[in-house]
Amino acid sequence: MARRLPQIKRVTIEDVAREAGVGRQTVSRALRDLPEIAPDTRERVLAAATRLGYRPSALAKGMRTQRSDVIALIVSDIANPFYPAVARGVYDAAEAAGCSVVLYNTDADPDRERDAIEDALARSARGVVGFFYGTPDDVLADYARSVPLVVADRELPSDVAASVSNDFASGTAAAVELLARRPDPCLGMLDSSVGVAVDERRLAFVTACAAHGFGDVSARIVQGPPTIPGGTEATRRLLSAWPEVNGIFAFNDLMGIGAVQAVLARGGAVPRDCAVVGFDDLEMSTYVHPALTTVRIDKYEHGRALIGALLSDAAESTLLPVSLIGRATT
Amino acid sequence: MARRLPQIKRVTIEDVAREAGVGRQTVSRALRDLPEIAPDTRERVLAAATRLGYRPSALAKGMRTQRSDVIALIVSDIANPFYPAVARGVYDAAEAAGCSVVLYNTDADPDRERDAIEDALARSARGVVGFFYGTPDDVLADYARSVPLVVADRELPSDVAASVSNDFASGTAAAVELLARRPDPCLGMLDSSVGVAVDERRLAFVTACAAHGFGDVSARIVQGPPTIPGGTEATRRLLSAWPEVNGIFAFNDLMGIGAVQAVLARGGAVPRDCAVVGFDDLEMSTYVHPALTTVRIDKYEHGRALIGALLSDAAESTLLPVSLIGRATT
DNA sequence: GTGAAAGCGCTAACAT
DNA sequence: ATGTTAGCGCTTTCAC
Repeated sequence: MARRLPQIKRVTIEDVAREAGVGRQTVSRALRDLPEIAPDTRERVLAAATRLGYRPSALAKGMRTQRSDVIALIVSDIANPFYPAVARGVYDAAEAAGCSVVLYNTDADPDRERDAIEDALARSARGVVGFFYGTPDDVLADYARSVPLVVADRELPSDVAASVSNDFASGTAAAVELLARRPDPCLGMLDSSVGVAVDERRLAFVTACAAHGFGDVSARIVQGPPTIPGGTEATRRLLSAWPEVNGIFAFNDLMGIGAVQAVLARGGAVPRDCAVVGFDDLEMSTYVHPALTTVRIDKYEHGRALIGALLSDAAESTLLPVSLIGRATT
Repeated sequence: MARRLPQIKRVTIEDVAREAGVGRQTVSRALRDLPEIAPDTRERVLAAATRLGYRPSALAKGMRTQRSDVIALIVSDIANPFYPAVARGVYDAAEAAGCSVVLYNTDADPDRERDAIEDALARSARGVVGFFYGTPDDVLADYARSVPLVVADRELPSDVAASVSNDFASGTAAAVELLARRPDPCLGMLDSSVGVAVDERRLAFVTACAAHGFGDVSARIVQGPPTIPGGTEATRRLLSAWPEVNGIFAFNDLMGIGAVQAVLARGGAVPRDCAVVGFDDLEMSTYVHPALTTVRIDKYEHGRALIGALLSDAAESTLLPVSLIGRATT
C-alpha cells in the first residue's frame, strides 16, 4: 500500500510575490526583516506567505549564500553514555544560534572521521565540532582551513583550530591524591586502547604518581577498550600480574564500573581490597553498587562550549574545570 | 586571533570538466557511475576530479533533485538514556542507505515537535522518523502528506504513515504476570505524565490486572515525570496512599530505578517488601543495585526498523517483540 | 522603497 | 557517447 499522496508543489518566494502583488525581491526583504521596505508592504507580504503556507528552502538559501546553517557533530558512538549529554549541549547551543545539528558516528575509525568531515564540507556546513581519535593533527589542521572546526579534548598545535578540553591533568591529580591516602597505596591504571592522541590521561597519571613518590608505575598501566567489559578484562589482567594493587584509576567510568565488577568477581571487596576512581561521572555511576567515585566532567557544558567556540570564530583553547566526586568505591 | 584563512573557492563540476577536457554532463555521468559513458573517459574524469580535490555540493544536488539525502531524527531528549541506542540504530541504517542524520530534541513540546518537522521540510529531507508526544494525530497525518514519515511507538489511524512500535501489551502482560506470582499480590503502576498518546502502557496494565482478577487497579496508578526522581516521587505518593502495594510496574526503567530508591528510603527491602519491574532495559539497569527486572526493548533494532520502514515506503505498522528480563528486583 | 537580472552547482531533458 | 539548454529557489547587485 503506497502512502505518498501526490507531491504538493513547493510554495516558492515567487508564489508569495504574485499573491502579494509585489516582486520577489520585496518578499525576500520582508521575510528577512530588512529595513528598506514600507511597513504596510511588509505586512501584506507576510500575510500572503502565511496564507500560502510558504516555507523557505534551506537548500536554495544555502546554495546562494554558500553556507548552510547546519553544524556537524562528530562523535565516536552516540550510544556510548558519555556523548548524549554532550550532544544535548551542542544541540541547545546550536538551536539557540538558529542552526541544525547533523550527527556522525565514527567508532574512532580514521576513515569514518574523515568521511564525516567530508560530508560536512559537502553540505557547506557552518562548522564542525567533534571528538577525533583516529585523525592525525595535520589532517585536522588541513580541514580547519576549509571549515570552522572545533576539536574536543584534544590540543592542536599552533592555533590552527579551536579546542575545548576538560582538565584531565587536574582531575587525574585529584584522583591519584585520593587513592594515595590509603595505607600502603599501590596504584594501577586502566587506559583506553583507542585513540591516537589521548595519552594525556596516562601521562597525567604517571606524573601524579611521581609527585607522590610512587616510583615507576608504568608497568601497572594496562590497556583495554573503554567499555565496561573492557574495564573488567583489563582489571583481571592487572590484578593477575600485580595482586598488590589496591587502587585503580580508570580511563573512564565505564572501565571503572568494569573494574569494580572484576574485583568483586575475584572475591574481593570494594573499596576494602581495592579502591576505584573513574572519570566522566556518568548518570549510571551514581546508581551502580557500590556507587563509583569519579572525576566529574560537565558534559552538557562541554557541548555548549564547543558551539560557543565555533561561533566565536577564534582559535582559542578552552580548558573546562573538572571535580572529584567521592562516592563508595574509595 | 582569527583562524580563518582566505576561503578557497569551491571546486565545481565545471572545473573538473575543464580539467578533463569534457562537458559538465559527462563529468556528472562519470561521477554517478552512469552507464552511458566510455570507460576511458570515465577514468580521465575521475582522475581530474581527484586531482582537483572535487567535492560534490550536496546543496546543489538537493536543489536540483528536490530531495536531499538527510533524514530527520526527532526525539524528546537525546540525553535520556533511552534514545542513544535508538539513534545509533537509525544512524547505522541511514548511513548504509547513504543518508545523513539531522537530530532534533523536542522535550516533548508540541511546538518544538512541529518546528523539527518544519525544519526537515525546509531541508527537503528524504524522510522523518521520530517520537512524538505532543503532536495530535491529524497534524502528523497532515505532515505525512508532505514528507515520508515514520512514527515510533505510536499508531496513526488509517495508514497515513508508517509506524514502528514495541509490543507494550505483551510486555506489560508479562510484567504483571511476574508480579502476580508473589503471595497476596497488590500491584501499583507508575505512569508517565508526559505525552498525549502514550496511555497504551496504562491500558495494558489495567487489562492485564483484570485478567488476573485484581479488580479495579486504576486508583493505584500514579503519574510522574518519566525520570529517576520522578519515579521516586511517584512511588512515595503511591506507597503513602497504598502501603499494601507490594509490586510496582514502572513506565520505564528510569522510574523503576526511582521506585527502588523510594522503597529503600522508606526502610523497605526490594523485592522483599515491594517488587519492581521496569520497561526498556537500559544499560544502567544491569548495574544498579539491586539489578532491575525489566521488559527489554531492542532499542538499536527499533532505530534500524524506523529507517527500514521509511525507505521501504509502505504505510505499514510494525510491532517489535519485547522480552522480560528477570533480575534482582522481583 | 521597489523590481529586474544574474547566478550559486547541479542534473533532467533534449540535442547531436 | 557526449555536449547543450534550462532551471531548481534563493539572495546579491544594480537599476529605477
